[in-house]
Formats: sequence, C-alpha cells, structure tokens
Amino acid sequence: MSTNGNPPPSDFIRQIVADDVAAGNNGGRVHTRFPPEPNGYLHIGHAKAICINFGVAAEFGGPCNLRFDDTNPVKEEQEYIDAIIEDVRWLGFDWADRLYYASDYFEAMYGWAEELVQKGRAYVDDQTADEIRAARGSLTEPGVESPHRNRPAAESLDLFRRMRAGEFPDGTRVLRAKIDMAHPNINLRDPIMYRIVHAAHPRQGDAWCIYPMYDWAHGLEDSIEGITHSLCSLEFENHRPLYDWFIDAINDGRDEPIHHPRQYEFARFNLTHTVMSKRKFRRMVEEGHVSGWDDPRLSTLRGLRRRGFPPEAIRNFMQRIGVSKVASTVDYALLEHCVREVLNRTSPRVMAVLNPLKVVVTNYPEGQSEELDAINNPEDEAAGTRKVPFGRELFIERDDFMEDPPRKFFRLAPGREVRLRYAYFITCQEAVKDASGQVVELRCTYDPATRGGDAPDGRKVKATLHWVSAAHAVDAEVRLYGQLFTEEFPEAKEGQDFLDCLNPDSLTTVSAKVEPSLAGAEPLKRVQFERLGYFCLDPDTTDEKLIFNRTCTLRDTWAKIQKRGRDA
RNA sequence: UGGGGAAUGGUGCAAUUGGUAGCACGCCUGACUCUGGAUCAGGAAGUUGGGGGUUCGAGUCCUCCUUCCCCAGCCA
Repeated sequence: MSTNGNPPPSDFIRQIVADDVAAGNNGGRVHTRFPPEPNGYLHIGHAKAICINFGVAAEFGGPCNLRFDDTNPVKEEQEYIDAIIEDVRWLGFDWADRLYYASDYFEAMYGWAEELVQKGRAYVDDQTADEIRAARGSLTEPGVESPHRNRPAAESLDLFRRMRAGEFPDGTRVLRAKIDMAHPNINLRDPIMYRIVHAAHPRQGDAWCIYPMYDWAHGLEDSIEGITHSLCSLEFENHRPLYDWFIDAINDGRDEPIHHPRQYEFARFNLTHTVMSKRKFRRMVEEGHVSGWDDPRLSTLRGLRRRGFPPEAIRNFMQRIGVSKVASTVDYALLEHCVREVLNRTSPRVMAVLNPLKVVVTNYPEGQSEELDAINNPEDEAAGTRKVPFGRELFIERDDFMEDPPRKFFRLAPGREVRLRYAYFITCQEAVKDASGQVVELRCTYDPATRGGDAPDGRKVKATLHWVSAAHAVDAEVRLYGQLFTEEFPEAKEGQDFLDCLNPDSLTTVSAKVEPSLAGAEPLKRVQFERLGYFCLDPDTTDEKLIFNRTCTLRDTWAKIQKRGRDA
C-alpha cells in the first residue's frame, strides 16, 4: 500500500520475499500475520510491525492475518482485544475474515505436545521454578539436567494428562522439551512448553488449566495458518532455532509434515522525546502523569489518533524509516514532517485566535457586519470556499502586535498597515493600555477599497494576519501540546528514571476565539488554524464547549528567528 | 569470558551485488507568496567503526580488532 507515490519500499525482508516468490517457494505464496498479545494498547512501535506485515503481504498479493497471541490469561483481557482491532483498522489495514486466536489452536498444540512426549522429545519436570532457574546455568556455564529428564515417556505422558485434567496446583509441574542443557543458546536448554495456570481465559474460560508458552505456541500458530514469512522484531532472533526445532520434532517420523514457516527479524525503532514500551506507558497512566491511554501526548495509536495524526501519515512515516537490523532512534521531526505533509494537503483552513487582542476598526460603521469569501484549502481547489463574518470589533493574535517592533518583525505595529486575511488592510492608529501598561485594545482604521484583501492601487503589505469577528466568534478551549519529555532520550543518564525527564509544560490550555463555521464540527475533525498549526476536535467537546487539540504547529520561520535571537 | 545480531553525513535509509558514495528529514541561503505555511532553486555536512590484506579498482571479498544491541520469565 503505497500511499504517497513513493517508490515501493525495498529492504532486506522484501528482497527475501521476492526471491522466495521468484524461486517458487511455498508455491509462490506469501502469507503474513500481525500477532499482538492482548495485554495492553498498541503504540507507534507496533505500527512498524503492522505496516511491515500487512504491507509486505499486500505488495506480493498475499493475505495478512490478525492473530491474537492469547496464551497467558493472567495478563490478557477482552478490552485489549477490542482496542487492538480498532487501532489496526484505524491504521488502515484489513484482514477480511482472517481474525484468529492462538487459543483456538490449544487442542492441536496439546496433541502435538503429547506426540513429543511419546517420542521422548519432551518430559514433565517436577522441579520448582527456582530449581529450574538455578539449573539453567548462566551465559557462560552450562545448565544441569533435571532429575526427571529421563523418566519414562509413559510416566511423563500420564503426568502431562493429569496436568491438563487439573490434578496439580499452579507451579508444581511443567512440560519441557528435551533438547540440550549445555546448549550455548540458552533458549534451547530444555525450554518450558506448558505451565499450570488455574486462571480463566478471556475466550476459553475454564476449559484449560495448562497454557502453552510463547516459544512452543508461536511457531505452531504460524504453521497452522500457513504463514510463509513470520516477520517479527530482532529480540526473537535467538528463538528462531527453537521454533525450527519444534516443527522438526513434530515432523520427525510424520507422514504428512506440518507447514514450516520461516521467521525473519527486523529491528524495532526508538523515537526521540518519547518512550516505547507498554510498561512505561502503563506507569504514566497509572501514576496519573497523563490522562489515560489515549492522552494526546502519548505515542499510543489511540493517543496519536486523538492528537489528530492521520493514519496515512503514520504509514508514510513507517515507509520513510525503512526496515533494517540496526538499532535506530528516529528524529521526532521526521514524524512531524509526515504529519504536516498529509495535513497540508487535506486540512480545511479556518481562522482561530489563541491569544486574543481586541481590535476596534474605528472607521467601520457601528452595528454593521458583512461576510467575506475565504478559501477552504489552497492545496485543494475542490474544497471550495466559505463565508467569514467581519465587523467593527475583531480579535487578532496578541503576538501579531508589537508596540516597539524589532527589525525583522513584519506584523502590526503603531502606524503600520497589514492585511487581515480575506478581509481588508488595516492600519494601527493607537494602542490602548490599562493601568499596568499592558496593551488591551488596538484602535485601527481600515481601507474600504481593499475589500477581499487586495489594494486597487497595488500597494503591498508585509504581513497577513488571521482574525475573528468579536461579535461572531465562538469560544473554544485549545490544548497545546509540547514534547512529553524534555530529553531526546528519556532515561539516557545513569540512574535516572524516565519520569524525571517529564516535561512539566507538555500541556498548556488556552481560551481561544474561533470562527463560527467550527460550531457543530464532529469529534476528531482535523483543521488547520491559519498560521498556527493543525488542530483536531477533541472528543471531550460538548454542546457548550468546543475543545481542540493541537496536532502540531506549522513550520514557523519567525519562531526560528526569535529563538536564534534568544540563543545569541 | 558463552551464543546470536549490527556498524555508511547530525538522524533514518540507498548504493544495479567489486566500478569510484546517493535519497529523505533536519540545518543554512535565496526566490515566490493574501498563511513568516506551502512551493521552488541552491548550499554546508561522509577518511563508509579501526588496522591489515586480495584486486587495475573495495562501502561491498578475506582477516584481525573495537564498539553497540539481544539472550539466563512457569512473559510475549
């Protein structure tokens, strides 16, 4: 799914897949899957795996399944299943009727496990968790074989069946693969295949009290679904030999071998100014540092959605960061670039004043108003035009006026003429101040001949300001977001907790005045506030109060000039 | 100290598989502009982690070294 006319991605995984197709492997078939565990909400890190799996399949004309890896009932919940489905769909992917659950394969897995026991390739171990851990050895020392390792297959089979039947309490026995306790790859030191857990499963209820471990289950799930290319992240590279061992062990002596998927691993990525783990998100939510899993500052998919990120932008971003095996940290600016790229093309423009300063147009008749034509989106002619009301009293942005402007400030100042977008040229005659010296009102004159925004005599102005008519403006709450973390790499320093880097100013709320066309907008509606940025109507919006989230600012040259001045 | 991976401008990726390093983001100029937006034009920035070797020629091949990531859950 190329969404932006970029050349189709080419990376080491796609090359492998292309080679397989060319060689006729798997009958030329390509079938992938995205296999989340329903134990939390998806974040932008998952979006990479989603885009790769669904993307590769689509590019090669094959299907991609959505499969829940629900093998651990103590951590998984239906709520997460529903949320993940919603998020993957929002990201723009479709799995037709191929929504699967690992738990639906429990019976088949169990059958294969019994076969391995009968073949002497797996055994029931009575050791405690501590004993097993102690006997596993270390990175440099081999492990020690369990005293139960060589008990008769019939005895293990009996015990395994009784494990399933619920005769034993949690933690008393496990089923282990009989591989090699001295293997240099620790994953192959007689890994556990089943543990006893008397817990209700979100989908299986109390049908089971033994549950398969990920390593045993995952390859089998892929096998059952006929997955050709199991694409996952790098930390599972060490596990691949085990998946291969399991499939080979099942197929050993079998007339009709089960399908043997091949796994390929790619690197996850980090994003500057954020964290990327369910554990950390959970902590921020539970400790109240953010409002919830969908807080617009969070890079959960729900957070990004509420923030106003278009799914297309996230997909483009994933395409831009590519696929490799290198640990990477992507600049947040690239994500913002992708967001602006699609929002610039698609967002209706609208005028809103975030920090209102009152302007009285002294030569405009009192009580009069008129409607002016405004272009909805200069990047999209089909978006048409709308009417914007104008009157004697207006609001402009406080930042757009300076009583004593520096050289490069082009906007309004005493005696200076600027354009009000789509309206008139106005000239500032006087700045009215309160007792404290704060400017509270501007008294300006307008040139009736410049209606619509152009001067018949051809004279130019240096600046165009956005504005709203005071009589027609609608009040709105606008939530301005900054980086959640002050550091590019939260927690990068020794002994520092990532929460130490929380930005205390990541959320600022202002009372704004917006043009009346915004009244009644539907939640999640994305717009551009001219000259300010992209905004999205928050679902907290009520009939009484509009609430907007700032998705991101526009690129702002003036802000850059100011910043340079400050730094200098 | 065991095993598995990885090193290319600041960042993320390319390099027709041995032919003389390119793209994007970011940054800096300038043009244009009824958004200081967008757009357009240009620029700075790489001894391809390091040493040795093979070759007419190495980011690509060999070799030694360095650094970084992952693995010792009855988590996934």
